[in-house]
Amino acid sequence: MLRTHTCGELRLSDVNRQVTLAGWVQRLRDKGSVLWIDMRDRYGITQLIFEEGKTDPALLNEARKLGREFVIQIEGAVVERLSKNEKIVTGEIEVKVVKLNILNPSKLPPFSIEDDTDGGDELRMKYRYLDLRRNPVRESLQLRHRMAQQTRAFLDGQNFIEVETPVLIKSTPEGARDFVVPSRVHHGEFYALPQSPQTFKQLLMVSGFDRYYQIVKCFRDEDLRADRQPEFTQIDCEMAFITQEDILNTFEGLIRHLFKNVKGIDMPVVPQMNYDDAMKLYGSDKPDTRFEMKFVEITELTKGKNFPVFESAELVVGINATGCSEYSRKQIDELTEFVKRPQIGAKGLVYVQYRMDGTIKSSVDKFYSADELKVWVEKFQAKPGDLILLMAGEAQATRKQLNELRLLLGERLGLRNKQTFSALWVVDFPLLEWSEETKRYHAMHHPFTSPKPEDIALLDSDPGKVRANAYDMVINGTEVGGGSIRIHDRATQQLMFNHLGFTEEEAKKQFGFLMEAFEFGAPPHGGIAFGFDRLCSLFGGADSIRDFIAFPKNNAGRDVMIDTPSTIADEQLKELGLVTKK
RNA sequence: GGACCGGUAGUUCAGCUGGUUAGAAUGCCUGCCUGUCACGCAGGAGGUCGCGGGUUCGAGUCCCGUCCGGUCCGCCA
Repeated sequence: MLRTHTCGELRLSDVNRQVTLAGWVQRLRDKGSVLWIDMRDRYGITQLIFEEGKTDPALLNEARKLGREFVIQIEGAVVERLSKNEKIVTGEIEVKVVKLNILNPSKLPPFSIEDDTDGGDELRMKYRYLDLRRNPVRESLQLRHRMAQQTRAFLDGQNFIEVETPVLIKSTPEGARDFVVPSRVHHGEFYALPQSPQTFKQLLMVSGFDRYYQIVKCFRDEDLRADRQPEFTQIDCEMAFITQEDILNTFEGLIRHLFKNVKGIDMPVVPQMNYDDAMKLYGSDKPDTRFEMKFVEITELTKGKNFPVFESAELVVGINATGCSEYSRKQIDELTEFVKRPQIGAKGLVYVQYRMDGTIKSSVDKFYSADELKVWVEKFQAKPGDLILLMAGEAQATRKQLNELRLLLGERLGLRNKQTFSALWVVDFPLLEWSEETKRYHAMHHPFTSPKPEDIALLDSDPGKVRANAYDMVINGTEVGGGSIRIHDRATQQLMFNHLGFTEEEAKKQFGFLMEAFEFGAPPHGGIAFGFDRLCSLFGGADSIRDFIAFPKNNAGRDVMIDTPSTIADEQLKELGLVTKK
């Protein structure tokens, strides 16, 4: 071993001990007669001391030549410090060095390796191996490690078995775009990387594995976001012989276990809300329930008063920004600008100020009397000091827009604390979703999701109204997991494919193996998958998942460190049959 | 596919309505300093203002294009 102790280990009780340490030079403080060096490793920082008159002059001279991030090994004695540093755990001692060995010198790093680095994102990503030396990033990965360990401990305790499923699989047309891998042996044929192990875990249920999980990489060739990477990790789970309530209970258990054992938080029982209510009350299928500010609809109250915007609106809906009645004209204009941005696309914003003195002022005073406005305000259960913000238009779009405003106000009012956690099950999702682009229904979750039996009759008459046995877990407005009770019989699965516009032949070609498996005694089953990166970033209180991934891609799907994607040699292209000529 | 923001010293940034020699902080180098710990003090080096074109007497600054980075919309069963 190149060391007897780590840099985070030595205490006052170790004084007089002869030690050998190894690590990186964090910083030199040369006081002339005394030279201190902070030596760092993953476990902490230990201060080294070299003194004029006490340290061998040649050694002192050598120590003075060290630079930041040099890798060194030292031998010396642990001594008590004359002036102690309470800020670090090793702050009561230092090591009086008698031998210094430079294991490897270092170029000057392009940014400072400190908690609060001066490096920008691009530079940090290019030199990610240096970035990972920094405490915050290292701690994020350590958090991820604990999350994975606790997940395995919990699921193992519940009799789940971790099974690996293949990474080279078959491309399918539904859903996200696949990453595709050309076959060298079979020119013109391709593997696809899995968007999820969905069909494999269902087949494992047919095999009788009963309770499966896997912490697994998934791949989607879609555009990225701060919380979306082309390769990401899921906690993928499936159970047989269960009801939806069993699944919700089991995985609520997992989430509560993680909060308890990773964060020390006792998470209360997770409430359930159906999709329709979530949309009506929050305008979102992933509401942030850390704060109220629920939607109130006042469409009927606004009719017949010749205010054209409300008169023509399918829905007039608003929120009560409590305590905001004294917002200035400028502040309200700013909110209006926010909802009018092209990304949100609202036409405007109506405000009703219920002032501290009990008077009511609004942007629609011309159309509605004080008494009428009073009725609105009461419907919102507003008190003097509150501000009602109203939006109007086509129902679905308006709810979506108001959701954005609600989240912004929640942020502004400090109601979205990152260390507060509020979880919610959203249940009873629609089975199908109409796509204007393709002019057909698509599976909202995926085509293996079972419809609610009582809604199957609607499949022909009103497909959009069919509810699915599908559920999402939402924490603080982030969808952290989702799943469903699956179809487990061939006839229903075929029916689904029919409704999704597959011909019988196509369905057989794409998913024939699954439908055939359903004919060999497939048990009723269902499951869920959690976005592991998101869950980690949520636990870590970060907006981006990138620091919870050791080597992430940038927002264009590029790894700027290894510089990929990149071209490959003509020779390789030829071998893969990707060059038709030349 | 689209919208917005950014690219100036090793790094993070400032640089107004175009106008002499492009600044600050930090890092780096040199010297000084007997208890530092974001040590301190003095001095010094360090720039093709992303790239290409245009407007102008004159462009870091204005215009067009392009590349790179970031955020979002679409997309993400």
